[in-house]
Amino acid sequence: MSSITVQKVAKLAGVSAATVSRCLHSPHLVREATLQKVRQVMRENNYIYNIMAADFSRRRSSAVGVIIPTPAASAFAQTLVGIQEATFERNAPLFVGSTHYRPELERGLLRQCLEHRLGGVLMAGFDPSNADLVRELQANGIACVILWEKPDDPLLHCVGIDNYQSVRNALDYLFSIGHRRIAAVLGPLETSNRTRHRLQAYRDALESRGIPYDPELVLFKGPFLLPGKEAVTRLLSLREAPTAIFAGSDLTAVSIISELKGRGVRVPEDISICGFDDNEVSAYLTPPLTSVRVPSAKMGRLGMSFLLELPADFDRLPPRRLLLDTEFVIRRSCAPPVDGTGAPFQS
Amino acid sequence: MSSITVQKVAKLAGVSAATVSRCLHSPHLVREATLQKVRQVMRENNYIYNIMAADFSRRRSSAVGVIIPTPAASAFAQTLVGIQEATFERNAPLFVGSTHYRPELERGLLRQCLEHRLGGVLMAGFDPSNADLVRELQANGIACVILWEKPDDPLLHCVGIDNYQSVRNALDYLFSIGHRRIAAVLGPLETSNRTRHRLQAYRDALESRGIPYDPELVLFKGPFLLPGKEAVTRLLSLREAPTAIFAGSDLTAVSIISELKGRGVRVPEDISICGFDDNEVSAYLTPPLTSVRVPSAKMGRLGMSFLLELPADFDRLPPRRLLLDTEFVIRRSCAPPVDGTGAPFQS
DNA sequence: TTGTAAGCGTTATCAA
DNA sequence: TTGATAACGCTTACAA
Repeated sequence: MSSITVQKVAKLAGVSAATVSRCLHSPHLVREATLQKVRQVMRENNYIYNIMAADFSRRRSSAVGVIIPTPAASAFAQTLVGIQEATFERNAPLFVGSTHYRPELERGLLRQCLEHRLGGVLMAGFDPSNADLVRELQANGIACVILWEKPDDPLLHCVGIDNYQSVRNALDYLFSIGHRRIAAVLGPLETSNRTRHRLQAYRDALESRGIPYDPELVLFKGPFLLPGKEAVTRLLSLREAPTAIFAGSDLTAVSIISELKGRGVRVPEDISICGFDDNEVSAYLTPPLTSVRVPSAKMGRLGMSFLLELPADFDRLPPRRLLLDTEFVIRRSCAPPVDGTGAPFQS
Repeated sequence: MSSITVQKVAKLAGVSAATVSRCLHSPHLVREATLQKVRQVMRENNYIYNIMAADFSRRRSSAVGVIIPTPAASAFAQTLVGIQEATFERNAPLFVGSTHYRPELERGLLRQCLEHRLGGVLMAGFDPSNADLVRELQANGIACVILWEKPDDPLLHCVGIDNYQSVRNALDYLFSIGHRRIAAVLGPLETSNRTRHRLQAYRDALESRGIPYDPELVLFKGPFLLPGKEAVTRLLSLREAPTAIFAGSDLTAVSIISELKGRGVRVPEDISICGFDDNEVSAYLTPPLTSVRVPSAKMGRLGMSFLLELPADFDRLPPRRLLLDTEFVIRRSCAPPVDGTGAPFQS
């Protein structure tokens, strides 16, 4: 299978390897006749460019890495779509890895990016315990752009959303229509800055209204299960059930609503639900879901643009840090509580 | 930034480069003391393995490629999850590209896989016009496994589903509860074998019942829009509206239902809807959606296993071709038509 | 506009 | 159990 190489093409075309390389990358530097000749030889011999060799020679991969929690969450899938859009013209190959919210997997992925000498890495969040590796990537000339949040480290590039403010907005709304006892079903706490910021927003929102924080009202789910059943069971068995539930994702909200309905609890008449992400089907649910719309694709698109525009000495420039707006979308899954005092019913 | 190489580690540890390489890949061939020494030097100097160089030297990339229409479709996202599961232990880096149902993009992606000398490629379907390139990949030692369908070419490996039979099942069900005038809203026809097979199933199902094929009842959508509005407009303006609609995906079904509801048409009382894919939220919709459950993740998992197990001379072996079962899931979006004769109402 | 030649950092073969 | 050495196929100064 000994494939045809630049050397062989050169020989067959009666030119040097350098010229063949130029035909590939800077054809304008080559005399037209030479160009034609070389291209013809390539065609006739079915020459296949060897990216591995080229990348190796340049000491830097032409590929870019993307690290997301999981493609199964449609919000991250959208980010992936945005990334692909940005990468479209100069179609850089894309390495995609998923952490499944496990810091050690994320670490392995980062390590791979390093060993591959990738052109850059996009991360939809990252575990603080891996900050050292991220720094090492940057130190080795591999730029990282953090998506979906604004990392504490001010030296990191990012295109994020304000998770804190987004949740404050949602809670302000729930407060404004009369709720006082609000539960939250959030993502994994330990491995996600996003969840930490969201939790803080929840606590501050309560505090700003003089409502004491009740840990029984806050549930953290693992990454993969639709936790409706368990969440609802726990929340309804409380001495005083919540009148509203803030869910960390629309999928979570859906499973909570389903479980609630199964128990004869009406949404939003008995309990209000608010989601997060604004999944594409959320407007079509019954009731249509009130949610926080996140510019998932846009984050990906902009993050990749950042990466592609970054100069070689990006390390010496101030990092680009962008925070995109979210939009609170009011639909019909939230309503005032039956009375101002608490649970509409006893379970 | 001149990084530390195997050569330098060798020098520092007082051994040869070959020995250092052995420490990396076959430590059992190295004397314990040597091993320790080398590892220590690596640690102390923060050695970073250079995958590019290694792959280049081996003349084959350690990475694997995945080509899907789009990660935005949750069914393909699930396939991606399955692939990552299979790839977990030997965590081969994953190149992910999306065709967005455009043959020329698919072609570009395939070309990239070739130029990268990837270890193998998984494709969630492929456009027949690119069959030549797929063959060229195989000829160059890059195995391809087709997912989501059984390609006509009997030499291609695959882990698919029987799109034809799946649709026959769905239509048989609709017939069995009394429908005779059934519309179909399918994916892009030209670029997808899947859609072709599904259309054939639709036509054969009608024919087997002696029902003439009415092209007005069959709509093909572009890849990206939720086509509910247009589809419903066209179907309801027919002289005789359908009593049931088969949708090529649950997302399509959702948008059709939404549009129908907006016009005061009840589902399933006035019109029945059947989806395809069994999206994770479909059971939670109102009404819960009857759909064809597809083993999306399993296809990915098995396909990747195939790829990883394939011997170097896979070309000389008979291809592995597997067809996975789909499951018809009956929920509540389909009901008998109001009468046996046709439209329940005039629009 | 073209050619020469020196890398790039690993792996693999063969011999010791 | 280890070492020498020759690839691997491209890019890139630099020179012509």
